[in-house]
Amino acid sequence: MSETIEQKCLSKGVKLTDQRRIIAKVISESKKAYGESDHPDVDELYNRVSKIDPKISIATVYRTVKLFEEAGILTKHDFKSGKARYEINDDHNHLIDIKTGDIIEFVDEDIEELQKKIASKYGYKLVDHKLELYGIKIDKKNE
Amino acid sequence: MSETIEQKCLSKGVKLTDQRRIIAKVISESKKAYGESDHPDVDELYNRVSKIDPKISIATVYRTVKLFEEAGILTKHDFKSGKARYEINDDHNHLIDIKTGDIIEFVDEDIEELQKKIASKYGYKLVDHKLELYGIKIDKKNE
DNA sequence: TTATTTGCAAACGGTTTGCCGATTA
DNA sequence: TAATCGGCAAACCGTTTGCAAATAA
Repeated sequence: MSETIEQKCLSKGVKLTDQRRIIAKVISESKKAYGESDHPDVDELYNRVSKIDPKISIATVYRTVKLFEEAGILTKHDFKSGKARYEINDDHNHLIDIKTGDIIEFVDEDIEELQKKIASKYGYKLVDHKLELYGIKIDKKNE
Repeated sequence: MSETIEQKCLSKGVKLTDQRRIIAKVISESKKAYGESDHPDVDELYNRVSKIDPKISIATVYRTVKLFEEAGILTKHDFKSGKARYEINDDHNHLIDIKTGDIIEFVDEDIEELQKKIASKYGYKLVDHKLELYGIKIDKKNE
């Protein structure tokens, strides 16, 4: 994560406001502060933002994440929950524990390669992809 | 597609009604009648069902596809449209044309293998997976 | 100053549900 | 017959939007 969200906004011409800075900060810190697999949905984002500035409305949070997504700064995920989750644009995939909801991030070069190959086989240039694995923990002794 | 949806209902103890039979029929035929890449959303399903029996309500369509999904007969997809699509449970992936919305189905053994390997690498047994590729057609001469 | 953004509350759209009469096994 | 289902309309819930006041550049 070389560049902050704020820096990306500047370079992409996205105007910064106090609200947007706070939302950007919360998203950036959601990894460090809550661990690797923290994927807050919009509502949870709003809760965290509210603790910093309770006057920010949820409409602003929605507008901001959408804006950041359109600017290519964030990526939207849906998983199997009905609620949207946003995270910093970074090419990784997700392994989701169907029992606990835990989310593990992973990258795999071989899969990336295969995906490109498949797309081109059908005459397409790959521009985006989504890979979600759902699994249950293999128990070692107890669980 | 060896077994019909009706047969699957019987073997899974799902009670059959006229409405469910019609909905099952429409889903089964959505491939043959409309071509390989026909993935009707619930609303479109309802439209087609209505032509056979206009008295069937959309609530019944929703209840039925959900029931079939829970019985493991259908699989739900969301793609990037906000509307749910259901299709017969069959392990394939999707390549979506981001310009036209065309959907191409594909299966790839190598990818399946890799996915299992990755899951087990993290201590998980793979129980489900979702792979969506989004691409644009490579133009050959014109388009 | 001028365009853009925000907060509020109302609207939206896909999906679910409570009620009760109708239908299935 | 006993249990389940289906139709209707209202509720639900995540998300979007119109408006007027506030703010960024």
